[in-house]
Amino acid sequence: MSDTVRVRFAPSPTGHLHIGGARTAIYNWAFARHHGGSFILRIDDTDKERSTDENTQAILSAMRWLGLDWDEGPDAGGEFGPYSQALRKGIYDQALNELKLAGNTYPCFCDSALLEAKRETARAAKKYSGYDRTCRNIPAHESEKRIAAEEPHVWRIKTPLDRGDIIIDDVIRGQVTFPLSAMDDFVLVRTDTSPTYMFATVVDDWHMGITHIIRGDDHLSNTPRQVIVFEALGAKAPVFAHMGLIFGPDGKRLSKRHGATSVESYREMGYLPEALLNYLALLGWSLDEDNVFDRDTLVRRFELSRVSKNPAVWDIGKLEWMNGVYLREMTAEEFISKVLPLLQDAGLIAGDQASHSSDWLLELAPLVSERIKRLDEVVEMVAFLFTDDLVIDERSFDAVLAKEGASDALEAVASALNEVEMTPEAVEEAMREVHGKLELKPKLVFQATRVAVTGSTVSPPLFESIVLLGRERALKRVWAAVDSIKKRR
RNA sequence: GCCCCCAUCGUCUAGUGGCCAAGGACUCCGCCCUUUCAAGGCGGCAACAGGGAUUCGAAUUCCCUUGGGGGCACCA
Repeated sequence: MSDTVRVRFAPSPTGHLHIGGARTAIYNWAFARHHGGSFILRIDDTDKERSTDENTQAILSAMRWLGLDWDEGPDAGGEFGPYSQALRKGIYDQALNELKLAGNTYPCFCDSALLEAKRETARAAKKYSGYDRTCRNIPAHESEKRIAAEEPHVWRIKTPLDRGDIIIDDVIRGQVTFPLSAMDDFVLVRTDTSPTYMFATVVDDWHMGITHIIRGDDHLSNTPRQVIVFEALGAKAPVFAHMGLIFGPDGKRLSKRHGATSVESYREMGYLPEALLNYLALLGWSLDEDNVFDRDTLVRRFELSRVSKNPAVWDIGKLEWMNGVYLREMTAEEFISKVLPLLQDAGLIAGDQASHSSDWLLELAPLVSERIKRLDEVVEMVAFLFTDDLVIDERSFDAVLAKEGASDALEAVASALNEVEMTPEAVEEAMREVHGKLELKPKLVFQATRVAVTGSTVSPPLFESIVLLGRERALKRVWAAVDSIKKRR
């Protein structure tokens, strides 16, 4: 391979980073890293109305959060900058001039209303609705005069009429042929002298030396137009690779009405960047052996030839599972560092700081990390450890504490806890003795204690929870439960 | 309407003419483990859209149909 790989991701800052865009970015990034090439980030902000700097910043931070890095970009710089289309006007003007000199473009004076009317007529007649090339036949001296007279005009591509069909060798799709007859002389530069997307991206990809364009299927139909522009500029078109889009469960393009679509919202929901990256990578690409792989493996093994053509349906259930896998793999330290801010936000950890030493938190970590799918579930799961007035869940009360013998069991547990050493093993031993002595079912003893201490039949492991809670608070809760059982009677 | 793409379990996919009475993962359902919930282990349900053609042989090649998607702008 003579050329070094150069790929780009060109998001439009009209919103946050979309899940689909993120996947495109990941594939481009992985491809670049795999081949030791460059990954370029370019901001496609030609839509001045809807583009904002806040969005640009949000996209950059979402990408960083996912662990993607780029070699050239608006913040990183690079020799082919600027990396924001809004700042590249001069380059587009220059490119248009070159096209004029080469005779590959011509001014068109047709106004929008007229074009719209023509389109409708053509469609009604079931004919091709592209531009009919009226202005292509205006002699040069005449159009020069009209331009000099400041008559509004756009610049259109002069599609070579003798070119033959446009064949694209798509890495993912194979050979795709577009009949030249379906190509019209589309607009390159608008009346206000701004470039259209079709023109700006091609000029940029050309100037930036992009070697491979990896993007969504939705651009496949635009590709022949872009090839025409590359050729008109005298440039070699890059290699194209079009992957299937991401759909919602109803088979329609994934959008807001299917639920959260931005990377940011998944971060907020408690998904880990590694999990999201892994899951996204799997949506259209796969490894024979594994579903779970790290960043390095993705880079090492990524190949365009293994990217699938068909669209993929967004499956939040699988993402959840994957997130759980990564959650369980974390060390206690990592886990706590992710979870601490959440506990603080929920107001759980501010008050009683002293008893919540980092050792204490580290012991807590493995107990909960194994039981959750999303980080934000932590709060509910550990809340019982932080409150001073525990509320016992009604259904749990009815299911366990209302049973015959519950109160006796709790009293015996209380006296056992009074003496025992505060380690999970010792607590367990003491409690097993309780059910032996009282001839109660172990399940009743354990569950009654669980409900008394944690407020629910569902909780982290019992003995560890008691130890984390501390003797004093545990006892208080057991007695409180005994009281409330008596009150119910 | 015109042009283009896609089509294997509910979902993500493996499969590139015989190794496939189609493999893995998620989900779902059993069982085991077990003081709860998880996790884990074991097992199960479940697919080549339909029709032609090529071939000794087709999930794999070709054609048609059907279904889905995308594009056809002075949006990106």
